[in-house]
Amino acid sequence: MAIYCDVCLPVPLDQPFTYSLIGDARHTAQVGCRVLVPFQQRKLSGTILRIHDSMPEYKVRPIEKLLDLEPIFDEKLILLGMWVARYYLAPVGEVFRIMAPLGGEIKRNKIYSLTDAGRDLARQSLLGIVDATDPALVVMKSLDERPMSLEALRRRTADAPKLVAEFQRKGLIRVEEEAHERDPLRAHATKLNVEGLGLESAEKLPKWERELLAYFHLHPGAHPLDALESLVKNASQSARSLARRGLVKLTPRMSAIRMAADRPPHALNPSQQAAFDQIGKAISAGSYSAFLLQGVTGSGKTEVYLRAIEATLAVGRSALLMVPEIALTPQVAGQFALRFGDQVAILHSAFGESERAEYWRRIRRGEARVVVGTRSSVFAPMPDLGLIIVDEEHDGSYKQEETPRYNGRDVAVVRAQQIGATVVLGSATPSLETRHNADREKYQRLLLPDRIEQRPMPAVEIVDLRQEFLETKKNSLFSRRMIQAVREKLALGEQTMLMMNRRGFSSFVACRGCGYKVECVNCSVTLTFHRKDRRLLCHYCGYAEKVPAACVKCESEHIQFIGSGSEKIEEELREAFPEARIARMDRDTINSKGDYEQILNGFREGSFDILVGTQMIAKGHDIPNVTLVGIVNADIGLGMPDFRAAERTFQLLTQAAGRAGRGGLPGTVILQTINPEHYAVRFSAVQDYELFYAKELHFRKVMRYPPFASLANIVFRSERQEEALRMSGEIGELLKEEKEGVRILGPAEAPVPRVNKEFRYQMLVKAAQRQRLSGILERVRQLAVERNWPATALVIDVDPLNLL
DNA sequence: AAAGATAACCCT
DNA sequence: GGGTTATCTTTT
Repeated sequence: MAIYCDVCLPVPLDQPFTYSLIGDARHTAQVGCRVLVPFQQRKLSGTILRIHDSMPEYKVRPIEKLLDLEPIFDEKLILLGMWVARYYLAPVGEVFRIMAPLGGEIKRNKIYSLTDAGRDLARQSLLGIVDATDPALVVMKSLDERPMSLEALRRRTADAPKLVAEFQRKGLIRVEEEAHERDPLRAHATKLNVEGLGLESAEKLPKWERELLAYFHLHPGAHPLDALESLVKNASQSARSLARRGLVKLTPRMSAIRMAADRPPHALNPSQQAAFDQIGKAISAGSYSAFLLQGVTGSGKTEVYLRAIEATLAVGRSALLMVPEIALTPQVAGQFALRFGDQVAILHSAFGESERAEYWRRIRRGEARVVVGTRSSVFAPMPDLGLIIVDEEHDGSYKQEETPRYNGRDVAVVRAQQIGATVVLGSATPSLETRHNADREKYQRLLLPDRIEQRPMPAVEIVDLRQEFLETKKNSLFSRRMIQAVREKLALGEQTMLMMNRRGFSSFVACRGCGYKVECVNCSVTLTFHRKDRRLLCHYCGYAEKVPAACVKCESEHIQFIGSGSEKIEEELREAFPEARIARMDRDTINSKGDYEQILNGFREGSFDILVGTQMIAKGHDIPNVTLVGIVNADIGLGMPDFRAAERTFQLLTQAAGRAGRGGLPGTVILQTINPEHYAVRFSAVQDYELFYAKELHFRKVMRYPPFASLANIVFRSERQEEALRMSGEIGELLKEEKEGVRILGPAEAPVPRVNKEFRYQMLVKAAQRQRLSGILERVRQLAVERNWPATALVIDVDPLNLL
């Protein structure tokens, strides 16, 4: 008889917890179901990993509730979750929480009640009523009637929060968390659809309910509940009442996917066809196979994806398309909706929690056979997944920068292997790791060497800013060539994109007198001047302060603004071209998800002549009338103390350049730099990935960086510097004896030694073999647990992209 | 991670 | 002494 279940919980303790099963759950609980369990005074939802009857030697508490009648994860997904937990050293419970975005289905609140001592006191003070309006008395009296939430108490007396905290300290009041499943059908009218079921009722119904039924009789199908309110009185109430009787159906509403402008399926050109033939063959074979689809910008990778998805559906399996965070706009989703209709589900973090949960459930039921999503969609519970596509596989947004620090692209490959699916990694500028895997024949490489419809690659001109300075004696942001090119395009009515990969107006503020730079109070970085709100802003923690009138060190009034960012580019551009219509796109002009699309759409429709922005404008979109791309400063990023600096710069420049000339008109790219001889700049200018790859690969080999080593970054954080230093020293000592096949760099100060008041030291572990690395990291983590270091003090980042 | 228990510190 | 605050401990 199964009486116990081992549950993993979303806490930073990497161990299962055992609970006893009670009631029906004894018979119905299955591995992969979620349960609501008491955990100290909290209620948490966790996933059952094992059901057994061996009594543990510690006390067990019973589960509170079984949340799923059917497992939400099948065995394969559970194994995948365990793999992620092991590989990335993340607690299993945290992994499973990320895997199922169902948090929105549980609502929790705290309920306050009197302890025995509190009850005595309440009764006593009630006898000698002094002042019935005394807040303390109101609180005690209310809780004596029944336990309630803080919010309910606040409504009775405004002082409740303070008093409750005090009484809690004194042991008069206790808290307990109460959690219950949110009934999705009790959602707000704006989030529900109603549908008449065409049934008659034997009972007599209230007038409004009869009217509503009559309405459905005339207008069958699903209707938005809030819209009905204006047509039939009390529609919302009646609909809910009718739903209880089973006469109508309430369903959660999902945001309609806007259909994109129709994009007729192009006939494939020979290289597209050749690529598709290979992928199609693998799909029919129905076993694991992996491809790198390496196609230059504008080579029509999307069309190949669409065909591959169709082929997958044709053999009766489902398909997953992963795209970078920023690329998943309604427009992109619309393209797929148009092709595959309502078989498509979108998984996006920008959706509300309950909506995400609803999509997830639809996928689980097998109703969505095509899923488009970002990083976490790699865990989409599709019943018979046959194809996973990772578009722009080199994109950094596939790496999660919090625990579990997984890389969606790599998990995609593991998942495909596990379930016997085809995986396609697509990019114009593949990551070194992926490209190298193709060399090692782990992936089959498919090439799209030309743009579609024989459109030419953009012509790239390099402007050497040092030469420009010698000739003009002026240190201006735009070279003469850049100004001239923009002017030409304006005259022709064609569009320009200008990229400046740094936010703000000036990059820092310094004193001329003593050289002091204004730094953030929480972080060891200089503050950036933002003209719009005339403030100095920290790009790490968000701290802001006014521009000082005089230097805080030497009181000199000669304050200087040094360096420039996208905001300044915009301003100088407006001065140079007062007649031009200019839009700017960076983190400061984009507050919501919609802003991004709105600016882009405005630009696409021709409302602006020039779009200025940070790297955000370089990613993936297709705007046909853009014939000039200007890169104001190609060098930002090259100076970063990061072995991937060159790779990132090459990718960014190549992708940015690729925005030019995507319509019928040929494109031009002007690339301003002070490093014209740097290989990342040179090879992106000639748009030659393979040259760059060969050179960079050599560097990685010599330096023993990925893909020639497995890498992990260990960060030690603490508000006290000695503490962070001590921990890093201790681990450094522990790993000292490692030599053969392992290299340890550091411990040393992190590139930004202080962020958010925390000091950071880090250590880079390079191992020739993956297994060695895992072993080492396992020992590090064990030591941290033994020493009782706080959960946040140690960050282990496996396969890091950013060495923060 | 989060909350309770305990130790340390500070005031009139 | 009463109170706050930092630190340690526990979690099934």
